[in-house]
Amino acid sequence: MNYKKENSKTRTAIMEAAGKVFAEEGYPKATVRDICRQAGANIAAINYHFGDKKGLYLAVLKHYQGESFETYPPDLGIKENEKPDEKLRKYIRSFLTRIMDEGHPAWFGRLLAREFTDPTWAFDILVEETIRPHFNMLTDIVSAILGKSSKDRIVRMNAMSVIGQCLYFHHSHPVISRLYPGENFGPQQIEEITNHITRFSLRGLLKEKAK
Amino acid sequence: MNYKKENSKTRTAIMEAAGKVFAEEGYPKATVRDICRQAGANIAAINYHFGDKKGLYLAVLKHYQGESFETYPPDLGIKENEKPDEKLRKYIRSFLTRIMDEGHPAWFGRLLAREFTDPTWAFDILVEETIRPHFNMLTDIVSAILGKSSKDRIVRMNAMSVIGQCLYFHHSHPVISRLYPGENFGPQQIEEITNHITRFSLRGLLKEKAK
DNA sequence: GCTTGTTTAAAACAGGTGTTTGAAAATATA
DNA sequence: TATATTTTCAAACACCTGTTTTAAACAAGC
Repeated sequence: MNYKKENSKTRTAIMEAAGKVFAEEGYPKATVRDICRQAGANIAAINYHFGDKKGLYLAVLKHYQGESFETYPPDLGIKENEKPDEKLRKYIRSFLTRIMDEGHPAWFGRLLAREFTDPTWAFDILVEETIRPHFNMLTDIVSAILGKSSKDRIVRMNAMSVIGQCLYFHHSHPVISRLYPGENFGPQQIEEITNHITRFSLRGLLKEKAK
Repeated sequence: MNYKKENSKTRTAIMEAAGKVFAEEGYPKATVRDICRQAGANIAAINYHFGDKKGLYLAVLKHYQGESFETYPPDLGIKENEKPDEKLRKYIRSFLTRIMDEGHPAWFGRLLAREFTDPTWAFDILVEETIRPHFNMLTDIVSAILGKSSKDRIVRMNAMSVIGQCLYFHHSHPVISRLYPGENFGPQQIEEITNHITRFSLRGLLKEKAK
C-alpha cells in the first residue's frame, strides 16, 4: 500500500530501465518482464515499489518530466527583449533537441512524442502539466510575429504547422532511411533541421502577417 | 494452404471489419477476436481464408490500397500544364482527404499514417509500393517550385516540411480537443486546413527560391 | 439418393501478459 | 544479540493473445 523508500537501489534501476523501454516500445508494447530484466530486478519489485505497471509509468513521467525540461528548457537562452524571430528559432531548437537528442533524459521527449500520436490514459495528465504551458509559449511567440491575438484561430494553426514539422523530422526516420539509404535526418542534424524549419516557418508566418 | 473463393461472404465481411479495426487500433493492438466479432464470423475463419493475422493484414493492405488511391488520387485534377503552385494545393488536399475523410476507404490512409509513426513488418512493402512513388510526386512539385533538382537535399527537407504539417493536422486531434475544447480540426475542416498549409508552405518555398 | 469438395463452428492449445503469493534474505531497531 | 521491519525472490495465478484441431453443416456433381 505505502511504497517505502524513495531512493532504493532497485527502484531507481527500474525507473531508469523503464524510461528507456517505454520510450522505445511505447507503453502498451513495453513489458514489465523486459524492464525488470534490464534493471536486474525481480518482477515482483514492480508491484512492491510502484503498485503496478500504471504506477511505474506515472512515476517515470513525473520524474523525468522535470529532468527533461531542466536540460532542455523551452525558453533556452531566450531573453525577454529578444526579437520574436530569434525566440522562435530557440524554441524550435529546444523542441528538436528534447525529442531527438541521445542519452539520458531524452527518453522523455520521445515518450511525449509517442503520446502525441497515440495517447494512453496518461495523456490528460501530460496535457495539463506540460503540453499546455509549452504550447502557450509557442503561440505567444507566433502571435508576436503575426501581430495577432494569441487566442486567434489563425495563430493556432500556424503554431501547429511549426510543431508538425518538428515532430515529423523526428519520426520520419523509418521512411527516409528506406527512401534514401545514406541520407540522414537524425539527431546529428539537429542544427541543420533547426535552421530549415525556422527559415521555412518564418517565411510562412511573415507573409501571413503582411496580408 | 490454398485459400479458395475470393468472394466468400464472410471473407469480405472480415476484411471490411479488419480494415476498420486495424486503422483504429493499429496492427499490434487489433485482435482477431474483435475483428471476427464485428464481422459476425468465427475465429477460425481467419485461418481458413487468410492463413493467419499477417495474411489478413496483407490482404487488407493490398486490397484497400488500390481503392484508396482510386478514390483520392494524388494527382487529383492536376493537369500537366498547370502551375506548380496549384499542383501543390491539389496534392495537399488529396493527402489530407485520404487520411482525414470519413467512411469507406479512408481507413487505408489512417492505416498508412500509423505505419509512418511506428512501422510494422509490412512497412517495407508499403514504402516500395505506395510511399515512394507518391513522395516522388511531391518532390517533383517542390523541385519545380524551387527550381532545383529533385535529388537535392534541400528539396527533400522542404517536402518533409509539407508532409509533416499534413500528418500532424491529422493526428493532433487528441491534443487540440483537450487544449481547446470546442475547437475542431476534423474532416469537415479539410478545405480550411488545405488552404492554410498550402499558403504557409508556398511562402516558405518561394523565399527559399529567391535566396 | 450418395459423394465429393468447400465452408463454418465450438473447443482446446501453446505462449505471453500483468499481477499476486508466501516464504526467504537483508536490513534496521531494540 | 534478539526482534521487528523492509526488501527480494521463485513460483504460481488468472487472463488474453494468435493458432489449431476436430467435427459438423453446406453446396455441387453424378
